[in-house]
Amino acid sequence: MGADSRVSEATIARLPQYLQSSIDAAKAGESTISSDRLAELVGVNPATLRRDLASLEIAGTRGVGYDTKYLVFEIGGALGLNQEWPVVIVGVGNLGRALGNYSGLEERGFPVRALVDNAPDVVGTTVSGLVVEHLDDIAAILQRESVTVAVLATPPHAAQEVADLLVGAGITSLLNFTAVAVQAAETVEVRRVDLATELQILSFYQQRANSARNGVGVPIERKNEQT
Amino acid sequence: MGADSRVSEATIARLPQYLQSSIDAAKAGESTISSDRLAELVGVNPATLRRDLASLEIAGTRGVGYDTKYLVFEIGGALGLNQEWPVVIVGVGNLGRALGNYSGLEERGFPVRALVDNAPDVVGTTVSGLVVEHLDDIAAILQRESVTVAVLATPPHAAQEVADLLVGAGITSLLNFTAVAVQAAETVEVRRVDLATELQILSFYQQRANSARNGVGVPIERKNEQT
DNA sequence: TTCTGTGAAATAGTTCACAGCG
DNA sequence: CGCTGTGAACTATTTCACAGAA
Repeated sequence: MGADSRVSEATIARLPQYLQSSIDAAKAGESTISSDRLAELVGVNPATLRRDLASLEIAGTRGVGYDTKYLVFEIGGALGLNQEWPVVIVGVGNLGRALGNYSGLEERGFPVRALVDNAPDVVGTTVSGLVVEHLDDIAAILQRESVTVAVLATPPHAAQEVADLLVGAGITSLLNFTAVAVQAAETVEVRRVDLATELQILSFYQQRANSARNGVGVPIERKNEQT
Repeated sequence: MGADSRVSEATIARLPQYLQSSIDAAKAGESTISSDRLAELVGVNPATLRRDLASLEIAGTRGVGYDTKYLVFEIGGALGLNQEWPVVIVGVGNLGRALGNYSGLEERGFPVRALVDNAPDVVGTTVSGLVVEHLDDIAAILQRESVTVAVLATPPHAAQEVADLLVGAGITSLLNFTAVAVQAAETVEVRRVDLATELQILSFYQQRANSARNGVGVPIERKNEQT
């Protein structure tokens, strides 16, 4: 019953997009959607989509497609979205503050229940309705708020140390917003998201496109204006 | 000369991390670093790292390792970081505001040169030192500020429409922070980053780990307390 | 007849293991 | 002697193409 652990990582990474597009389709009144259509919305190959859904044991109807509400229910369930996942934001600098003020988290099932820092001039201040607490109290805070998910937004040099602390205090999922990778025990799930990383990747591609346009390292393409 | 286009996508996605750890090592005074050490810092297999660098034609010294400064120079160059990439933030809601206030962008070579929205009550206000301009003027703004990179932070329902507008106005790289995928011409590089997506993936893994702990769908593990 | 579900082929990416350079 | 660079084996993922269900 339910998703078995043969769901590939690549598949998992696509599920949130399938979910979002299924929600959109359901809201738009489409009761059913074909793999071709949904794949187009998400930007993947239809065969990939069908295989992904099959790996979650989500079945469609031949000749018809997938039931949108069923998709929302099943994908949401696979992602664990039938429960809330309260989070703590650790590091209330520029970035932590921005994340604390971002209402999108709460709206999508990840309410921010506490803000934590260790700088005396920050602890005790109020940010988006929450009083910033001290990192030293983290274990009690996690207990009190039933939080197992942390968003790490410290300065990079403190990231590993704070991550160790969080794991010791009972965090089992860590979303790392710092510029550096952090290590943690196998039992802790860690993902890293970094704005600058994404932009750097974009600039790589942009630069490559520019070189290609100038013909650097690319076979010269002859204009073939006759037939 | 320089990076040829045989650099794989997986490699490209790792470059920013190699860069960051190389910078850290160089700052820490290490003039040279082995693939084993650097790979450990980043959390990849050493062979993967060596292959990645080789694909960029970045050479190490046998018996010694890689020169850290050379790494920083070459990886930075491959990523196009010898130039600044000014960006425009489109959509000054909760998220756009947060991004505008986040100083990490400027620090890492992506200065925010303009904020753009189309809501009358937002246009004309000042956010982190910039006056929010109207989306209708986007083409002129891009020209004026030499911007080719846009950060898309609109409400999801407007994302595709605004993306089309941006591309029409000359944007060639698009970092999509909305919950939905957007389509664009092949000449435009698009990446999507979504906080909730990342958290949903974490909750998938967390849920899977919880089921495993309860023995659902997993072979029962006997405690073997004798030797 | 349309659209799913999936073998089988193709492609991409990772890792081992070791020759050989400095 | 240590560490890079890389063939070769392996694993993961995508995509084609089509049988067959509704």
